Amino acid sequence: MVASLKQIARECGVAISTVSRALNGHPSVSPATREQVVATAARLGYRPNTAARALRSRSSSTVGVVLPDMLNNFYAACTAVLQEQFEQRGYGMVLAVTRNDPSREREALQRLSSAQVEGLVLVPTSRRWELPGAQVPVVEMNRHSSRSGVDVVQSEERDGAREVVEHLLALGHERIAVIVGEQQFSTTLERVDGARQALDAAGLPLPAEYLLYGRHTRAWGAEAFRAAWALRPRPTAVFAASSELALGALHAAQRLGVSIPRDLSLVAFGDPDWFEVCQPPLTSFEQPLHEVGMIAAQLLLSRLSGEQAAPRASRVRVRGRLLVRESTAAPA
Amino acid sequence: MVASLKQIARECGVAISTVSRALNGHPSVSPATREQVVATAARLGYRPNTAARALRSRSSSTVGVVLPDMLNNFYAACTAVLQEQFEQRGYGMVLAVTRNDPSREREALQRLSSAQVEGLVLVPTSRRWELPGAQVPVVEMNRHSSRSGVDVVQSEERDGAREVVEHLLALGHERIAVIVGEQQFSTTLERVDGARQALDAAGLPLPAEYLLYGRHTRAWGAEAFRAAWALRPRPTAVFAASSELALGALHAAQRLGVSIPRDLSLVAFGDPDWFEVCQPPLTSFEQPLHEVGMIAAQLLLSRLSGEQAAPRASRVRVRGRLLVRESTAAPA
DNA sequence: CTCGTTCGTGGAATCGTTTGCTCCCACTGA
DNA sequence: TCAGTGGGAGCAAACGATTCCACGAACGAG
Repeated sequence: MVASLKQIARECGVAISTVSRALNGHPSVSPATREQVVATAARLGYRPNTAARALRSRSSSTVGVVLPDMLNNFYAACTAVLQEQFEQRGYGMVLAVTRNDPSREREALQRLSSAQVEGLVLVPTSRRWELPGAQVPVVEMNRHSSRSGVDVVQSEERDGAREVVEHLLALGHERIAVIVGEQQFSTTLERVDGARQALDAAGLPLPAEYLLYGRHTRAWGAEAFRAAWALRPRPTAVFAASSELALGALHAAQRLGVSIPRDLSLVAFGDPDWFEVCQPPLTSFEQPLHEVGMIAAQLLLSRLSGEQAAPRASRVRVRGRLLVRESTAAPA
Repeated sequence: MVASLKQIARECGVAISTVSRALNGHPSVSPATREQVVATAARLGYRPNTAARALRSRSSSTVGVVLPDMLNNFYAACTAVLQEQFEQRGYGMVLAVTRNDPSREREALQRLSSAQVEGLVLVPTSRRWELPGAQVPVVEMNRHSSRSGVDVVQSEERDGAREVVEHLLALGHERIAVIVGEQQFSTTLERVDGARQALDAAGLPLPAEYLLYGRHTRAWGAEAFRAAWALRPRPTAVFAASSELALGALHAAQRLGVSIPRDLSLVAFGDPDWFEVCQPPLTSFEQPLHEVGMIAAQLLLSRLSGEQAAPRASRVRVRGRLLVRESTAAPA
């Protein structure tokens, strides 16, 4: 049995309301009473019942985080930052996983709405999601939907992709295959767009068969790499638009006996720890995941505390940086 | 404003209790009333208030998961499995991160107790943790404490480590350095113990200077590798007791220009995706993380549903397997 | 001495749901 | 016609915490 205010009150011979005030540091409680109450609470191992508190005060001190996948390095890292920030400010965090499935996303949003979350960090899967129930602040992270009135934080996808392709162009590559995930995600769109901008500026085309849409998985990375390798004329470089895709591509390359960067250059978007130690160390575009998580948390927290006078939704883009390692070189 | 039972009741001209019963599928509601109530609820976008429900029914439908670190591959993977299993059975999951810090662990357990979790999956950091408040079932995952009466699920640490070292012995290694994390964790103990068993059986010693205790981080992996490399006589093989440690070790090896496995063999405990594509592909002991997560979830769920007639705590150990790749070879 | 103020405290309503109990009414069988 | 039965619905009491209001005592000022 977990202790309640009532039991402390009985034990101390005071009213429940007095106990509540004593424990919450309300000023109008005599020092003697407060001390006694606090001591008794400690002795009984009192822990406030969050359900009751949430019900009465109409505030759950909880925020929701909705993302596609916990295993993905990018999301795991962001989530860790979010968790820490929210905890520090006294908010609990409840997690929901969508697996990029709109119906799962809908269910998740309903669950969170039931849980009375006071705010939400969302990596949207549908372009038009709906949060049933009360209006709470939402921050879209990494991807954005067509929803208006929500804050958006993401890395500079377009510029990043452009920078990656410019790097390849500077090395002398002219036939560059691009492996990307789901076509409908804003990140995919923007990365492809950035790549195209760079190619356009160099007067080069991006033929449809060099643009390999699929899913954001290791398996697709491998399959697409094999497809790219089979293309004629063969591309001299491959741009894998996420670390998952790069992992698959690298694996396929090793299986096929493709020597990187001699036979073909490979560059990735995203930069998990292990890129530095793989074979060969991968040139990649490091996304500012720590910053993205941090800013998402700060944005949501400032909306929650109501400080944010700004009624306008903000859209923050954070720059990443290109890390040139050994998987890119001039074409043979 | 989010709709409540009261509003639906008003709208339909029935009592709150009737609405509640209609929506919960209670039999004694006429089909006509039920239909009307359900329709109104849908129209108003009704979502039950979980706080109120938890308060009244004294059951939160929530379980807690306490782990050291979300970024660690092993825990992330287990958590993903847990999340899926719990969600499937209608339980919410609240996450707490301890960073292997006992005081953080204490706070986390208090938070979860406040949140009225009905059960707990815990990767213990202290040998004697305490869950304040009500008695709820707890499953210890991966590590175990000295707590009695809790279920424990873990991989066969000892046998795994023994198998790893036996592999090295079979290749002809006699001087094997072991890089491990925090000395007080049961996993560390058991892995070291397994390694020692294998060495004992071969009549070989494990000198103290070959046993490098530290922390479970990439940084320590690197530092310990450098220390191992500097030992005289030099070890011919290094066993890194986690993937984090292996990452650091590998990185240090590459920096030092140590060629693996020519100059030295490296083998790791744990098997993240990328071990297969790194330089060189790492021989490792694959922990059954999927099974561990699954069994932890099942164990807790069966305790929660009360089916488990067994009052005795169970202790499940799951075997992993050695994956021989290219980072181990006979000593020069 | 009395009136107004302040301080500490208790009482009670409230949040949204669930659930035991009661009540009404229609229907059945004698 | 009437007692018995049972389905359908309402009333009200919880759950634990917060908070507004009121009340009594103490006290200083006029």
